[in-house]
Amino acid sequence: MTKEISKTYSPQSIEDKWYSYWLSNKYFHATPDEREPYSIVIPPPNVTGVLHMGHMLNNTIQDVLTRRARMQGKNACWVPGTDHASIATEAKVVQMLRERGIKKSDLSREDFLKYAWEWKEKYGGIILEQLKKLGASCDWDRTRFTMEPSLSEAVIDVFIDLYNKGLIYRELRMVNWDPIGKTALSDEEVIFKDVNSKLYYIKYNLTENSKNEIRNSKKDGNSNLDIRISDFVVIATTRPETILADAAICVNPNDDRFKHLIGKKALVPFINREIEIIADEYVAMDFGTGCLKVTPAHDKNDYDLGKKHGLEVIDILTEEGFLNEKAQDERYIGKDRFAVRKQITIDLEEAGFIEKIEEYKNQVGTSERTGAVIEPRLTLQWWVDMKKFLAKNPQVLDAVMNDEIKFHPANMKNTYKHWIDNIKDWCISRQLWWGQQIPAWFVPNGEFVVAKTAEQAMINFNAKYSNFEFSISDLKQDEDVLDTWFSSWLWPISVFDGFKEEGKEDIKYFYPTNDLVTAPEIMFFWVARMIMAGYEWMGQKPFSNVYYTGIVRDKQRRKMSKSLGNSPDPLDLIAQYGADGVRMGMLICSPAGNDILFDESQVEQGRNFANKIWNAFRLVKGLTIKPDTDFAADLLASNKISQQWFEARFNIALAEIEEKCKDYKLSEALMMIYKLIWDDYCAWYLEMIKPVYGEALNQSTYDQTVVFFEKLMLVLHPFMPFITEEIWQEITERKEGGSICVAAYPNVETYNYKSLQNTFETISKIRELRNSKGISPKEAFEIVIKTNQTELYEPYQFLIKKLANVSSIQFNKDAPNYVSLSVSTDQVFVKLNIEIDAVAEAEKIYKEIEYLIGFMASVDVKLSNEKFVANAKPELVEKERQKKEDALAKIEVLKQSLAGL
RNA sequence: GGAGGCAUAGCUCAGCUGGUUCAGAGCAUCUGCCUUACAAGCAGAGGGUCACAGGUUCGAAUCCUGUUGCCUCCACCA
Repeated sequence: MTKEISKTYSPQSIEDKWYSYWLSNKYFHATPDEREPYSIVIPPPNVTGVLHMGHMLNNTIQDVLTRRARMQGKNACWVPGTDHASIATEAKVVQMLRERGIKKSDLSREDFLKYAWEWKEKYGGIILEQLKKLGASCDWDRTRFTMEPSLSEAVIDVFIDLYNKGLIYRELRMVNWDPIGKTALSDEEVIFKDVNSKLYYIKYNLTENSKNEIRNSKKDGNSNLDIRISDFVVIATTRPETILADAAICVNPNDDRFKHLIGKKALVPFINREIEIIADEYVAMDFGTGCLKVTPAHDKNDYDLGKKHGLEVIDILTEEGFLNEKAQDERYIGKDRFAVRKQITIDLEEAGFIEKIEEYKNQVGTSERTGAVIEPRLTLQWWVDMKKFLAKNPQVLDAVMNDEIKFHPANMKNTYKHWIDNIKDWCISRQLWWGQQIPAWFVPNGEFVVAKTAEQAMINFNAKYSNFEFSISDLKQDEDVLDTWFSSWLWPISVFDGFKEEGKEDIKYFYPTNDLVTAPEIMFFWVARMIMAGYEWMGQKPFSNVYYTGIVRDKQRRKMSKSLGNSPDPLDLIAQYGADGVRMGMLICSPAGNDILFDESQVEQGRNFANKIWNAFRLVKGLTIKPDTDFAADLLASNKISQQWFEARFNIALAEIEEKCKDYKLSEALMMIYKLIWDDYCAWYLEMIKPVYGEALNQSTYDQTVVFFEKLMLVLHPFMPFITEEIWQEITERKEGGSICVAAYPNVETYNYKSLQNTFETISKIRELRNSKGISPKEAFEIVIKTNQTELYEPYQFLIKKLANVSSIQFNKDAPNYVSLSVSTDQVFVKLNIEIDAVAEAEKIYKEIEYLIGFMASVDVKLSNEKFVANAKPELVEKERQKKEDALAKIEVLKQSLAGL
């Protein structure tokens, strides 16, 4: 009867088999029906991306949630897909072309896009294929792509809609410019990094006129302070190359040191442009020299200052961050800004313009995607008016604050609120080609309309201008594309075709989705904006729960990244430990919102767990079964007791597991399942019912054991889908097909719990004794139990005998020369065949009595404290009294055994 | 500069509205075992002034205040 089953679990052979089985049976495919819907939309990974550990964590969590919902009878739908990731993908395509010797600038838009699509077709599916390896139960028939025609159409429609509602405008403003990507970025796409830089103190000579004026006023006694007359002013800057774009110098009007300079003129070094010294309270008197150089073209604050004071904007940089001819100085024109910074420093120093250079720590904005240092740049861009948008949709904030949309962990609400309260307009245009082209149409005189097609644009133009003179061939569509997030924010709607006129069944049924699992760093990019889009176009929230995962870090708390080389390849891990092992390794220590410190030993633990389950399966499968009628009544009764115990344990644990899952505490739930299977089922239950070697097990116990096993597999399945499917199929001997992934999840049932606490403790204590005395497990003991609660032991004697190798148990008898063990409030005496040291035994008992006396004293302190008795809950006081009684009883038993020695 | 969070065993974390399921779990460590399911295992053991200092209370890991250290987000004075 014993089947040949491999001694260790080998996931490799099993995982592919079951995954294709699931797919071919369409278990993950969902269409609307009468069941309660459950839906998740995947945070679409970049189309050219490769699976990393962050994805693993994220998608494992989504899969657990989805599989649980599916088993709980809901119509579960997890929609997968990818994001066109305009800047990231375009950068990769440009890079690929460069390697092939092709420059983007040599290509037409059409040709470039052809290459980009080719690239997408080639690499676009990789990450989704990798997710399958992980076991992700996505509805692959619903796979979407943010740039597929229908989703792009939705994006364009939404743009037009917003424009018509007056929520989108076009304006010349200072934006974050990425000189590598050669595009504008939104504020969210800029990452500030600490850098060690330098603060350069540069002298600007005053003009001769100004010098004279100052001298004269000094002579006339008009100067109100005794200041040294200098022929120059000193400014402090971290960017000396931008002096060539200076439009003014600014001081604080309250700064007595510089009052005499206001209105005077200084000369920009080298190019000798005359700039005025102006006054504004914006300037901090205690920073640098108190004199600020104003460069409106290359600094946001300077731009605002320049606007206020009517200063000229002198843009000396190209879109790639090179100096242009406006820089005037031949030495620097055509060179990179950083190269110029170095060179001009040397030149200034040589020419005597540098007063000093200090080490300085500051933060520099970089592009999230290309890593380029951001350049503030004045350009014409498209914007979404966020203040107006939010005024129209107050639920965007309210729904989160009143938990209609629940954040896990909840403290993320604060961050969300702060961002919403301080929201700035969203720059949505990008100077890229890969993406949805902005549906604005221009005519040669610069006028434009927003329209879906050129034909529609003509109609709009004619409506707008009575004497519109251009023809359709004169129209030129805006060159720019939209920010990727301008399509992602529609994701929960667009994947269900919510913007289409036809086919509303899906969106009606699956929207709003239930859970969103994502990283906290894209709360603003994505989560917040999806909420906005949800209310604007669906009039409803997009999801009910947002689970923020942590960042996956290594043991040294460093973020896992390719560049650091500290991130294992997820697929290698899966190949080595199995997908189930990796999933467990990821989840076992990843509380919501906290970073997870990933270590391969956790994956090893996962693999070991799978192996443990596998071997429990081998045991159960290998049992010889005989009908109940072949067994003695007392053995059947004993097995019944074991079953009852486990049944109770299972239901208690299941209730707790469900509690944890409800709170999204998945790692805690998994830990409970782990202990339930390993400790309760394997270490205790299976040992309890396991027949002695060579004997058979009775049928009814076997059946129940299989039922338990099946239930355990059901509960574990969302976490470890592959091994549970394999075992479920085998153990339940399913011949007709079916799958655990659509099997019904167990409910908590009523149970009859009888505590085996004392029995288990007795067993452990005897084992410990054996261990400490170095006695073989094969040597059986005779024991005597002294207790006034024999009912706690008597029915379970068979367990003590079996699991602690005890040959006989007697109650409340004299036990001379036995070793005494303390079990709860009772004493267990064990007869050893070796000489026992009576003195040492007595000492042990003395110590125990001593401890109990001390313990009682502490209880007495409480009980004699009037305030305690008066204020504490009555049951608590009762508990304390009970403690005292127990201790007293125990002391009595100990005294007796002392006398017996 | 603003906001939030964290500090409990060697490591990672549980400990809800203050009171024996209050000092816990898993891993790691140590000891003894290849005991016919499993050495990817079995049976045990050790290990913590609950960051520090005050306060509230009959009673504090838990509540309050302060200190120190760390993390995250936001803002960005050149």
